[in-house]
Amino acid sequence: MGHALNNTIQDIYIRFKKMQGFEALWMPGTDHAGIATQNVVEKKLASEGKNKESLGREGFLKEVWKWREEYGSTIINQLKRLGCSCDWTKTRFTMDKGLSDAVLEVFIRLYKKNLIYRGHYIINWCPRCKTALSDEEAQHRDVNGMLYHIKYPVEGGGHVVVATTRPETMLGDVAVCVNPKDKRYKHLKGKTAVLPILNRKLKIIFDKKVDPKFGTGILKVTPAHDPVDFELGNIHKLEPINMMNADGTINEAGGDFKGMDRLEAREAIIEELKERDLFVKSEPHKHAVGHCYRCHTMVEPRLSKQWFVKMKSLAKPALEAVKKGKIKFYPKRWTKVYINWMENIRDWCISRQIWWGHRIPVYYCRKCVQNDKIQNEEGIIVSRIKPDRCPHCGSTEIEQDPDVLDTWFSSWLWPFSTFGWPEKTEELKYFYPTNVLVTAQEIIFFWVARMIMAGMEFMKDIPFEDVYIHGTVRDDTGTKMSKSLGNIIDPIDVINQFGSDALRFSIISITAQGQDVFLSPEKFKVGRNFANKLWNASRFVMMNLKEESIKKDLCRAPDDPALTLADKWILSRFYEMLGDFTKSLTIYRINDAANRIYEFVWHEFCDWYLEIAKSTITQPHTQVTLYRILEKSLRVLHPIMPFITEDIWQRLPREHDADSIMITNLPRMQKEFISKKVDSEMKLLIDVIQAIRNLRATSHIKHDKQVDVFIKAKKKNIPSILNANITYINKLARVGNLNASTRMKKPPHSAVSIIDNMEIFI
RNA sequence: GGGCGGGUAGUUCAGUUGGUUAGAACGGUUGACUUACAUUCAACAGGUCACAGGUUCGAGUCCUGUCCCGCCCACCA
Repeated sequence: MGHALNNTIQDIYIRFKKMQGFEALWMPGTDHAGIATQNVVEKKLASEGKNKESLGREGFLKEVWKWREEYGSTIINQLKRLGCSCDWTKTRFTMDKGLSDAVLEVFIRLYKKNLIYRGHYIINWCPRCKTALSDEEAQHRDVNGMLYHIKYPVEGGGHVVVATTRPETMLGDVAVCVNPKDKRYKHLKGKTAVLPILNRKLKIIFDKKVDPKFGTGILKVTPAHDPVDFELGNIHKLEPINMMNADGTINEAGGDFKGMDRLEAREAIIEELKERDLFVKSEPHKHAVGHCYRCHTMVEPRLSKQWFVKMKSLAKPALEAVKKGKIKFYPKRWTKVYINWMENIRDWCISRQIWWGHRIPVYYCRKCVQNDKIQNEEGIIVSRIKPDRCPHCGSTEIEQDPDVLDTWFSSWLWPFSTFGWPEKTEELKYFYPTNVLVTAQEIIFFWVARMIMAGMEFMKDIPFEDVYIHGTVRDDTGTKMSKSLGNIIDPIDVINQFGSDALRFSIISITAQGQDVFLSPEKFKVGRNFANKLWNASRFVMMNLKEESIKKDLCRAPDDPALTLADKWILSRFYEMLGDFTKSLTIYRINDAANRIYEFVWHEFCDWYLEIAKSTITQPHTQVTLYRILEKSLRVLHPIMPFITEDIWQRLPREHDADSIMITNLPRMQKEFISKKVDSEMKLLIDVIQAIRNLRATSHIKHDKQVDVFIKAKKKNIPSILNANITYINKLARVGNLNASTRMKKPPHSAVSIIDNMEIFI
């Protein structure tokens, strides 16, 4: 449903801009969603009793492509069902040849600029997906964990107590650390602690990174499984010990715990510590733990050799572009979020240990790479194609890096790679930079920020001017909709039940700018009922329309003596609405635009004008006005409800050359129709009619009984306005005789209602 | 720890730069098959705008503080 909201917004703008005469291009496309897709295909294989290892890399990729052909069109089909007016001939996919070439080009350029490097660092590791993740892909959630206090014996007698949330990582401990200023532990200087169970000797080191106030003030140091510990390890020259396999099980470093899952090992270790009387206590401790954004498994910080992009220099121009206002966020508040992130940006881990994606264009010479330790870049060959020989030693034993790139490493090039970059194509010249990016807040870091960086780096220009951030779609309890939680509302189901237009209108009308959307199936009735109303109103107009009587030109209409007050009023209201509608869309207040035309069509056109029109339906002025207002309203509404407006429009008498409402223009603004005087006179009538209806209802007068009404007005012009339009009052309020004047006594046995400037008696 | 969003009718929310009587939808009550529409029409009831101060002729709106709810970011193990 998030996609439905997103795509509806995009389609509204594309249609709106097209109808304003612009050449608006909506290029549809999809990314290859590396980890997610690989997971799905692996699951599918598992259900067939196969696995990717037995198929081999090539065989597996064949399966993924097959899957993609079968199911990959789902998103595109949804777009079509929604009515999205994309240019389908330009559909792109991140694994297309052209886009893949762009990825290679970018990798090589950044590598040559020293902005891509390979390094041994603590990264976020998903034990289920068995791959590294970027910082953004590890989503932190508060977890009610435990802080465990454990005794570590000290050689020569005594012990220290360390505090940890992940006791299982003790299997990788290489030291114990205290703050040098902590007086409690001065005596530990020069001593050695002993790791329980494994009996590994642990150096006791001193570093001010340790907060004496936290826990016991003693930190166990696990350089291979914690970022701070890793730094400590570097500073104090400690050799890290990796105690975990790729799947999160304990490896041979863990002695008897080998083979256990990390969480299983945690329990087992605590048990063992208890038996040895080394367990002090555990206390509840709330802390944020990273979770894989694809499978929600708890990620493990893990020392690993990965490829990174240096971000600082890329971020600089991208930051400037936003600070200088070249790119604007709507709502504005996201600007700060963006700036804050960009100013604190960290290097981007781009290698993934999966098979589905763009394979890293790096080759290693086996001879130069000894013992898996690469010295001084020798043995690393970055190349578009596999080189025959190593340029250093001439060896032919060359193999490609097995990893693929982060999916976002292709997505961030989208605004220009889709137009054929690095070729200087006509399309690229014509359409870049683009105007607007519509997306959700969770995508700002993943995609928006990176697209801006890539645009500035490779195109030397912004990729888009406006970034519209819409809210998150939640269910009616406020929980984010997601497949894994099973609380999604499938847009296709809604379309089948209520129709595309109903879906589009409903979701737009309840989405205030940038606010989250709380959805329940009930809410789609708004749009359905509106479509129904519009349909019936149109049916009524068409039933009564005589084609020859609508040919009249309305251009000189503001002064046309044939037009009645009601005619002038609905025209005035229409153009006022048109102005508001256009303005709201321009400033990305889409729900205002939707609700404005809803209000106009339902409560002004249908409730009042149509009712009034019934009594003069055959007269030319009514015929023309009915037709014009309906036809123009359809065009205004078309960007939001393309299907029903097209259908009705096709049935109406034609006055345009266009074969479809899609290629007509929005009604031209004609301010001369907007009249305060007309509006206020009509409002007077409406107020009177409502007051009379109110009196009738509260006096329990049968609805079909005619009543006589007396009105005492405080202003001289009121009686004449009322008398001039007495037929409206007679019909809409079921009034027999109406007597209005500035002087009047309260008639006997009457009920009274007092409104602005008059008293009404019946 | 830092930041952001929100607290307005029974419910879900609008309320743009301060300006008459704070709006809508849904729900509720009452009445109506009024010749486009019961997926409808008419009418009614419902609010100390979280709380406390302040600025102002005037505050739902601006300022300060407090209390709740939600979200994001962050290497206190």
